[in-house]
Amino acid sequence: MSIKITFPDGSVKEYPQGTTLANIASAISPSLRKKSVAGVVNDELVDLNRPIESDATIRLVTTDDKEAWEVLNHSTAHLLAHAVKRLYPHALFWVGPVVEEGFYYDIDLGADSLSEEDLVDIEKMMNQIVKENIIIERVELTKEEALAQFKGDPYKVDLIENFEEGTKISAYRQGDFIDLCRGPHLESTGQIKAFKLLKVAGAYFKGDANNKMLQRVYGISFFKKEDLDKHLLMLEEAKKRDHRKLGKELGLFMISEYGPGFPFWLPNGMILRRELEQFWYDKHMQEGYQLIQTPIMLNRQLWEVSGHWENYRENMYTSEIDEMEFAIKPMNCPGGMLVYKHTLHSYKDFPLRIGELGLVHRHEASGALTGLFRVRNFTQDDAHIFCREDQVIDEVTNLIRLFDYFYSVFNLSYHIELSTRPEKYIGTIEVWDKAEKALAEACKRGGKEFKVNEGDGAFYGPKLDFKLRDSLGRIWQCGTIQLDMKLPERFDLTYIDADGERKRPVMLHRAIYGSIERFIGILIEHYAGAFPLWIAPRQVDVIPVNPELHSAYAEKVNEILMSNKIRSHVDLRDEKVGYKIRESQVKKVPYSIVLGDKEQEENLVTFRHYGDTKQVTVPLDEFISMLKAEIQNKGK
RNA sequence: GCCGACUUAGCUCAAUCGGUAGAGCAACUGACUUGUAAUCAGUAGGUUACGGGUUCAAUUCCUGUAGUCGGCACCA
Repeated sequence: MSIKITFPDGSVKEYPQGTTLANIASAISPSLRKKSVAGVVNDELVDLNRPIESDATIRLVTTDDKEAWEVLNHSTAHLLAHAVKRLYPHALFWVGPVVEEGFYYDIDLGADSLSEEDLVDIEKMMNQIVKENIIIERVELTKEEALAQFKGDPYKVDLIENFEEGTKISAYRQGDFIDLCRGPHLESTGQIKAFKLLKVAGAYFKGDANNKMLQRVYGISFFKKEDLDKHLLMLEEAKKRDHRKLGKELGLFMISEYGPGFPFWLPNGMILRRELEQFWYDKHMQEGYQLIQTPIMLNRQLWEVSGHWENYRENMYTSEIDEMEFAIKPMNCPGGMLVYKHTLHSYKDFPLRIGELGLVHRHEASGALTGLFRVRNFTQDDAHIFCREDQVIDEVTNLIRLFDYFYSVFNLSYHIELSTRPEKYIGTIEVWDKAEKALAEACKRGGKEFKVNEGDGAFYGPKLDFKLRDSLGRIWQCGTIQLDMKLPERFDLTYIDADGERKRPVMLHRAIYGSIERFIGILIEHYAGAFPLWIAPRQVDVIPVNPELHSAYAEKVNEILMSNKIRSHVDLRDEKVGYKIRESQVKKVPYSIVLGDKEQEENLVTFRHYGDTKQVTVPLDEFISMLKAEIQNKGK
């Protein structure tokens, strides 16, 4: 019997029934066979040695493919488990999936725990198993057989019990180690060549904090040693961009032991902040926003009305004033509600856009705090928009354009997630569906792709989240657009419609930077501390060649620059030019200018741009207009 | 909050087996008078995160607390 195999290019060839991808690859060429790791048979990713019993469309997966990398990492996860089992015979294993950054395995070691040092021994054992070049074979079991095979292992039994009766359960065996797995896998442990265990951490069983904590070992694997080295080097490079490191080196911010999670802004960081705020104010004025500032602290009763006292209490700081309980605001909206209610509103004023750079405080878990990314007080670039229901799509479309504008100024790439109705929600399903559709429609109109994040909406409404990455690849939410179906009701907000009736407005919460702190953290890493001119804390370093001869001219140039609102500093210290240039470069100042006899005589400056060794001499006036233009167009 | 690691001068890091802390940079002083990534010399700088314990002796071992880092959970 022969079967017809269709290849990706559409060609069809006959092979004996029961052939394997390995055979097919060999028949084409030995080098293809060597590069092949797995294959896709009728859209299913399978092992190379899985027999093909009937006509099929196939594609070979080679080491160049993303899927092959995943297979490799999956097999490396098994290798890790195998090694751990040898070193810790009592170890029990939960799951070991492939993730973006490699793989991990969750392990129960009973009373034992792993430290980074232990990873070295585990790696050694893994290399030993690689050397033994053990064949990896697929085993198919019925549910009963699987239960018998893994009897005594509560974790595997837990997994097996979740399979439907009658399904084929696969496991993979390498020597004396066997693990449940969908596969596919490499053909033998010897094919794993370049891997590294990266970190060990605790992780709750099934991701639930009420459960036992397992030990999670992270690692990554590549087909080539050089790819692994490249990856490790990249991780090292990424650490140099870490905003916590750069924040210290560049004098941007600090966090004291006396206030964990409460950042202090240092003079240089303050300049970043003020530039971002000014930019934000200017743009929002243009966009027809009105600005307010609401109090940091308000009476408990307000938080009861808003529902925060009930739903957000454990994250709120409280205090007492004149025997009354007050809470420090964790969000700006309730204050905004009071402002709305302060006057009567007409549909003619809609959409009513009210913005606030509001400082909020939240009691975040101690273990969650991370530099500027996760803090206990931060400034949200908040705005609340009140409108009629029929204005929502237009307004959200408008917001998406505005968000895109802000991010594009910084060349930041982002992705959007639409978070939909969670299990705990208020309102009716119809209204939710309508609201979710409105947000999706606005994305479509704005020409933006989005990912649906099922069930992750706030209890009061669905939202669009704008997510950015830090230098280590971690994803942080910055911008957000949230439809609120609760607060207008709780605060009994109304407006007078065209028919003279009082009606309930729809409210949107939105923040573009999200938190100024987090956004600056992202910017520091994005630019690796070398900020574009318009936000650079110091824009120009003025360096006289000989302090005795050129100080007067240097000071004059510095003053002229400063009077042109350019952040300039003159370095009159008794040091060589090279020393001062180095320092200027280390501090990532955009322009270093050197002034000597020639410049002094003809009113010139010789500048070099950060990261560039080229020297350019121009008249002072020209230099100033060049800088002003660069500041004006924000480096675009 | 949970698991693990870490905390030494302003910064980056040393200190053998438990024997009482050292370097570079920065700072300060002086000399040098400088043309594009570190001039030379000197001075000062420490309750080794904080508390308790073991010991003749603790940066080192044990322990409690705080903070930081990596994850998890949380958050968004």
